[in-house]
Amino acid sequence: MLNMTPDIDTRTRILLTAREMFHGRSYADVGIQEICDAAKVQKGSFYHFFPSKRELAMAVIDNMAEDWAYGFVAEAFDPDLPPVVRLDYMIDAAYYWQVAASDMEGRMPGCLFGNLALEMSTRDDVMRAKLNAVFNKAMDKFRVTLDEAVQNGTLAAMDTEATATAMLAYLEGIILLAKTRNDPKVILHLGPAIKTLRIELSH
Amino acid sequence: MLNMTPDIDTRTRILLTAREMFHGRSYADVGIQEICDAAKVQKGSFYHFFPSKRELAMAVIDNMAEDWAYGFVAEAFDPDLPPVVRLDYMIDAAYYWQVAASDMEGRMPGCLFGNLALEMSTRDDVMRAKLNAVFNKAMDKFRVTLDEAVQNGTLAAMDTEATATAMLAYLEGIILLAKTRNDPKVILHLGPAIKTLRIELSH
DNA sequence: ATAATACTAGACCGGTCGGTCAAGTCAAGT
DNA sequence: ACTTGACTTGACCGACCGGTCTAGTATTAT
Repeated sequence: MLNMTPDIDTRTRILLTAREMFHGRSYADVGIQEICDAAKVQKGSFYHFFPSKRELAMAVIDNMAEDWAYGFVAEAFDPDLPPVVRLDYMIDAAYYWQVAASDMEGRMPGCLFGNLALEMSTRDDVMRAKLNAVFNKAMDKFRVTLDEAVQNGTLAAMDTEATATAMLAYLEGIILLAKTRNDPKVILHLGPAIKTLRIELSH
Repeated sequence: MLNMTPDIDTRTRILLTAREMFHGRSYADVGIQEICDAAKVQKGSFYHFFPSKRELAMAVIDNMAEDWAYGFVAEAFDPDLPPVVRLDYMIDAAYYWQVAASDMEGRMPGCLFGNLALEMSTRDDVMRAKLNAVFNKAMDKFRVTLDEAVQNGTLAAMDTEATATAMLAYLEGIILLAKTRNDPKVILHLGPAIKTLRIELSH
């Protein structure tokens, strides 16, 4: 469906094609030739825009992180929504995203960041740090939400930073398990329990 | 340290070497030649014992699952311990395991099953199912523990199966995040919150 | 002693990997 | 008209991939 719109510029076409393929498979499993074929681009053009496969992956992470932050994450964490409702929205968004991706590829791709984090963390420290930064930004969305909930009395005081991190870990864990079962419904089933997570303030 | 003990039989040496390398890096990133070199074994010997790299990975999963079930998982889920204490033991065990592995390799390897699940699930359905079975066994340890805690009144009635699955997902999520931060302490920091997870019985 | 079997040795295979490069095409700037 | 520089083309590179194969060496059974 990407090569159906050849009017978008070459660099973007490479980027989005690679993103889709890295997401659906893995970094190591997808070759540059394969990306070029799918994006209807020649090898030389590829290396005109990206110095290496690694740099392409970095760009893919940035690109996806942006789409993520301004896409469904921004919607789920809508400041106009009551804080705890945002958590439910986040779970729902994750679910529908995976369902959509499953319908296209036939298999659950999981979370691109989680996938890459596990694949690359022990091999590339810079990429690991980059993925960690993405996670930290996501964690912050949770933290702000929790802070608000504590402020307005919906939730009792707690260590919001730690709890936010725990919630992110739980979300990633759910997606990991759902991918292993190849069943997005796991997200719907386990997701709501994210609200039960709590880490008290240490003193 | 494996090639220091060349008296163990060749097959086992290949298996354990591969396990260590798959765990510390990834399936795709580790080549057979590399495994043979590390295990001080020739290619021909390798293919005498294992028909393919894929079958080796399958054997590695079985081997690790066994060590896991009869190793620290069995200790953590000691039936003589009070149910909720077992959860704390499990977190501790995961932490110390990762610390030990980090000290050896310099980087957190994470959970072999989680790593492989994310890397292989979209590529090999049989391996995915195998990893899923390992997760299901682990989940069952949690479930039994929760059932006991409910039975003796320590915990209020709940959907123990769903909650057990949620706990496993949380554990995997924590390890994923810790690996991304390359900091095992994340496990200690977030781990105890596993006890706050709850999924009510639906009716 | 001999035959059969289990295992080891390592050269070799086609294919693919990430990456390079020389030779272009083409549109804009002067 | 001509130059410049962005972009494209596709052949090509050495390295390495998983896997095969033949020749050999131990070990064991007879």
